Amino acid sequence: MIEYSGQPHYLVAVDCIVFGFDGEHLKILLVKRGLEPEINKWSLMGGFVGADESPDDAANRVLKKMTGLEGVYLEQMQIYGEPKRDPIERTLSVGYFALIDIHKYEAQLNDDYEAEWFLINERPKLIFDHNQMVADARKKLRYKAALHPILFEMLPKKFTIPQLHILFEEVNDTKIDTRNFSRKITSTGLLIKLAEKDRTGSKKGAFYFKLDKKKYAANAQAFLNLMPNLKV
Amino acid sequence: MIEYSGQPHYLVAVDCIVFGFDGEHLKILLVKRGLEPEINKWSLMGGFVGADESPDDAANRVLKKMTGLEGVYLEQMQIYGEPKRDPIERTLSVGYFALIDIHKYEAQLNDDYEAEWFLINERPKLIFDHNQMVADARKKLRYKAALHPILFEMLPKKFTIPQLHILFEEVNDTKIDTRNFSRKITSTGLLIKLAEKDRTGSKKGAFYFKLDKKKYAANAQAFLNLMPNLKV
DNA sequence: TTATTAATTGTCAAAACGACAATTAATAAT
DNA sequence: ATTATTAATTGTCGTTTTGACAATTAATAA
Repeated sequence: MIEYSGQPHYLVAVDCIVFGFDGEHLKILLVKRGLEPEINKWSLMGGFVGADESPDDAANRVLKKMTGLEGVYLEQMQIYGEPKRDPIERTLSVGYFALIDIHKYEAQLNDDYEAEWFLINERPKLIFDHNQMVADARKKLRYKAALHPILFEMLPKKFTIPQLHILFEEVNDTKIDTRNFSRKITSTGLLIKLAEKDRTGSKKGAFYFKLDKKKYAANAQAFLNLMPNLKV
Repeated sequence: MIEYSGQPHYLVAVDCIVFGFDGEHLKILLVKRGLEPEINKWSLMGGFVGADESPDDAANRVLKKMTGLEGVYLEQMQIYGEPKRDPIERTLSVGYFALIDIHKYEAQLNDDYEAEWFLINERPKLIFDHNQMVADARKKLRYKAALHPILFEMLPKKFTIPQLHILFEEVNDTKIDTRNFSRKITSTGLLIKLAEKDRTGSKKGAFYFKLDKKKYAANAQAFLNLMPNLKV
């Protein structure tokens, strides 16, 4: 029997930065850690990679268990593997960021942990290197969203341009001209205008749009230049 | 003593896709694997992550050992973690892609393995999921190079626009108009024109350029739109 | 009926893009 | 010495994209 003799073995975990949007601000979903060390401290949603699953599988499993959602947008970010990052035992963690429709989230599915949404800028200190993970995830979200139409993943099926506009501003932490934004976003050809209007936000009301799934699938990997002044 | 009881432990490795450019074509550096299983089959440069190093450290160590180079451009790609990807024992591998100046590479530093450059399109079949890794790396290289000035990393300190031009065409597998290319690349402001000319390629000779290190450092993370027809 | 408010459509000058032509600086051939 | 040749470089120009800003529209509230 061949084997890799003498090499050290490690625990491998996944940690998910779960982003949501409440209509005004970007939020992340945190949990109170259920095991020692650092029990009851706020942390990212995570778990160990089981023997019969890939890290991607593990991340999906964790998300399903903690949010009740399946098939959410999930993207591998990077691996965190400093030898001392976990004080108990060497554990490498694969960081993922997830985008979910905050309204689909089912609160408190499980008694094993407490989960709570925090404004991205008002989150508590997290355990280990999770603070760094959140910072990295935010950066990557911004980067990705500037080029690819992924922010839709945080909105309901039907959404308005103004909603999308606020979300873009929130993610990029900048002001975007309303008029140019709506022209640019509609010119992607990814949106289908619906007859119905959302009247909660204004007197005139804003038309609902939905994604053109077909075009979305085809263009998900395409470059779109969705942010103004992207170039140097 | 706290511990994470009952969780499985795995081997963690790194694998590097090393890209080089010989002036005409994109190449990758492969090695004949030195251990069972699949001994003497071609594979990527890799190694296990040691107890006192991060995956990034490990990748740099492997590269140093096998190419003699330090401080090369190295970027984490993704983790490969299918349970059965290594037939002997579960091993997760962090994939990296590296860009090196092929002329700096010192051949056969070590007798423990054989290393050889292959044209990217004429490479042999590789072990395990290494073929997939190469495909992913190529895609990522193309993606990254379209937006960030990283291809310089594969050229000597002094290089000409035509050299850079061929490299861009090679990476993107497309023809780019010579005239528009040279205007676009110089307009980035990242290049410093030297007095000297390279006369090997033509009668007129092409001016050498070097990188403006300062501007390069400042703009490395900036978007540059270096490829024509990038948008949909 | 009018004021108000937010959504939407319009305008326009400047910049970027990309297809293509002309010029230039050298060497090789006559 | 002159000319042909070759590849590098600089130019041209109509089209498209960008982004700053104004005007209009569709509703509700006063």
